[in-house]
Amino acid sequence: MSHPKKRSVCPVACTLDLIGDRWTLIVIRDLLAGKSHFKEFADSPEGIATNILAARLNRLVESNLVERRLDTTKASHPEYRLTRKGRSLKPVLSSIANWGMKNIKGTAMKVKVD
Amino acid sequence: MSHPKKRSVCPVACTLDLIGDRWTLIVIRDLLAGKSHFKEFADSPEGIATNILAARLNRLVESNLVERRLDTTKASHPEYRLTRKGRSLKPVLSSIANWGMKNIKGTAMKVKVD
DNA sequence: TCTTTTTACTTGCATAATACAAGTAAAAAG
DNA sequence: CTTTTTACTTGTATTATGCAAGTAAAAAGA
Repeated sequence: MSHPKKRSVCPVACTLDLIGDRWTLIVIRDLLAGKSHFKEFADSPEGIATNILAARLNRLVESNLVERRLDTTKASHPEYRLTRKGRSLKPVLSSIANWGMKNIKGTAMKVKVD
Repeated sequence: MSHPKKRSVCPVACTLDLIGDRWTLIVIRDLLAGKSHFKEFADSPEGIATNILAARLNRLVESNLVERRLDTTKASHPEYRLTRKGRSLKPVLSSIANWGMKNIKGTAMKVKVD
């Protein structure tokens, strides 16, 4: 089963059960920005711990928002890519980024997500 | 200081430092839906624990997304209301709700937020 | 070929966040 | 008065996160 614990039938609550934590949307932001390897995510300025990163990537793959590709020319360097479902989170990321830029001083976007 | 720990200057990360957890956006959803009292939030189907709810409301007031009104006719029954800044999170909630309705089966919206 | 570096993790442990149950104080209702 | 309701707080168990270190395999360099 993909989503074992559902707090309610509310779409907000259900979505937060998937992405409502401190790190998942940071990883998705990086994926939208074109990053695809473990180290790239780990090197982001927020400094996610590697055990947390591994756990988040596994969860994202399990929930079908991300696919892990092992069939690269370089073996053992899996590539992580957003699925179509994962890419459809772009409006969520955009609205969050826009809110942050307007409401939190000192914020700046380094990469254009769109 | 209102926001002590900032992981980076990224607007996504900074916004998640404020609202990126399991419960904050659920409370904001309820506020957008017109709820204003502690018990109303506690009675939502997700079943937030009362200590967590109290902590979230305090944080939201501290970060100026919500105001606590004690000057009601009924004393000791504070009313919680979104500030203008808090209401400006509506597009974030909408995009999350829309994503959930399209991508998670079994979800349903009970109240129209708009 | 052998050694070093890089990548992608895992493991162990301390700390922080959350969940659950219960209790409390003040106001309102009966 | 007594009971109920509301808005919390407190204590403790469980879970999540953070931090440092270690590991295995591949790639790069001497």
